[in-house]
Amino acid sequence: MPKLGMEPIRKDALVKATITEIGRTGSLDVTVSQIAKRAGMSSALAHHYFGSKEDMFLAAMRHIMTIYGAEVRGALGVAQTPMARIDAIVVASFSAANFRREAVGAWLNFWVLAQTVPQAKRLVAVYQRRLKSNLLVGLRPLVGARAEAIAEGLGALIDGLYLREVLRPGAPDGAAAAQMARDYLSAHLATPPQDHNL
Amino acid sequence: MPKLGMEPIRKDALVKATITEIGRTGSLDVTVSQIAKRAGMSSALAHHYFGSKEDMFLAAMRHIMTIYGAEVRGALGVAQTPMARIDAIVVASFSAANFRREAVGAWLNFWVLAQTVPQAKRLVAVYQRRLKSNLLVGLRPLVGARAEAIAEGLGALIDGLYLREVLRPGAPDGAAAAQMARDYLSAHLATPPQDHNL
DNA sequence: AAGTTTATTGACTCGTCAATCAACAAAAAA
DNA sequence: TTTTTTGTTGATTGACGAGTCAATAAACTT
Repeated sequence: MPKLGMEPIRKDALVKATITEIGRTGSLDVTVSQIAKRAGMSSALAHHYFGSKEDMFLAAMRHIMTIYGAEVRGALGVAQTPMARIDAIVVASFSAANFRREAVGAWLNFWVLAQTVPQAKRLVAVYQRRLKSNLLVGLRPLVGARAEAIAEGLGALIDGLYLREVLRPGAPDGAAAAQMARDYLSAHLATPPQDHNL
Repeated sequence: MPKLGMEPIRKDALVKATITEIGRTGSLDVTVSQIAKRAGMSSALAHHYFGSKEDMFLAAMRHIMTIYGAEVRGALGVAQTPMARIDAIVVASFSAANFRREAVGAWLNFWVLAQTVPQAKRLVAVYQRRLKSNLLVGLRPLVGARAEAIAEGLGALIDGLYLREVLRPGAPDGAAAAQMARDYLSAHLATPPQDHNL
């Protein structure tokens, strides 16, 4: 039965199965056997292709971020104006895909993982930098030097809104979250630079 | 040795030990034995006072939120103006206490727990409602009807900023986060109500 | 004093799980 | 065709862990 060139196929299946299982259980408390079974192979084979469970988690994390990155890139591709670019990122961040059980489980659990696994923390940092950099491209033509601070804030707001929607009882409302992010932006666009006073 | 009236003392010790251990490991992957040992008793006694590990987690969650609530209440107590009230909440949210390993571990992991344990989700909802309601008291005198939306946004921003600081490589900067939240507010205060357009 | 409630633990049950290994099969290289 | 590389799994190891239970002891009740 051994067809050659199985490695990428098996790894891919394992990554997807890992994400599915994390979404199913809502935690990192998934066994290699569960993952392997869902991916249609023995747990021994999973260990053969990935050295350890942690490696599987990291690969899954990379995969989730790749998906998200692709979604953003796709949306940016059709955006013509700076404003449209920003909106594209916002909309992509609150797409239905990101509210699927698996995606939610992945993000929340990867944040937890980042606390203790340096590699995971680095991946989170990559995501944050990329988000900020994407926002900056759209913001700089609009607000110049203030872009830096606004990108930082908007990035945080996007994460915060995502978290709220995810934890809110009932179904998440991506559109409402997106609108909230837009409001943040318009408020900052309408405001001239000012001193910080209470 | 059995002195009576041990229950509250033991429970308290267990709750604190639970939080400590979650902070230490950065995950909910802590054993009852670890917790019990840190609290200075046998694991059997821990099971005696709390029915299960999940009960310990929920009690720990309540405790964390109680602490945070007290901190906010304390800060609100000395605030005289609406603006000061909002600022008090912001400052309290980014206090050094909230960036301690244990607090960070607690919050992140409780978000994960909320995905699967309804009781945990309810506790998170309580926190979100209370934060919003506290913000509303300060916001209404300032912006009237717009208070609702701004409170929602500011609440999300606070969570998002917290998350960013926590996941950022290097030490978190609570002051910077607080300033970012203030900027959000001043932008909204300076902006008149407007239509939603891109 | 006898009985009850509260405190406490060591030992145990029953289960799980990550990781390893020996062994087998098929394709490719020599 | 022998050898090596790649794919694959069942069985096993070695360890750990949640929750139960019986037993012991001090305090409080009647």
